[in-house]
Amino acid sequence: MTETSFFERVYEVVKLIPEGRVTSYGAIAAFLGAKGSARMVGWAMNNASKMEDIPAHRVVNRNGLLTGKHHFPGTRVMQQMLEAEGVQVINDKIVRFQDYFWDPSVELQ
DNA sequence: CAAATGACGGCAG
DNA sequence: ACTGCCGCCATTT
Repeated sequence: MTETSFFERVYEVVKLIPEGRVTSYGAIAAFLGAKGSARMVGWAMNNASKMEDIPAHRVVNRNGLLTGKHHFPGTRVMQQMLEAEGVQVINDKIVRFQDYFWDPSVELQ
């Protein structure tokens, strides 16, 4: 299993997401250089789902919607985790998403 | 090599 | 504002 690829790169970025912050698949993809491969980021997260060190709950789509919550053990786990970090979530959507948005290409530079 | 999949993104209606 | 379709890139079958 040579998963040593783009996924590993995604893990690094996701693990660097500060607590109480969120980012989008496209932002991560763009930071990795694969701008447009947002789907790949999601795929990476699918693999990362079995990783404990990957706060996938901090990664949402560009709408700030918890699209990936369906992949969690419980559909409410993701929301509870975010709320526990100070991110308010209503109707599976992050409140003030853009305010919590953490852009790796900007924060990490 | 070709087709299908995927936790997306952008644009058109 | 909401819904639907196409496009992108990488991985899998």
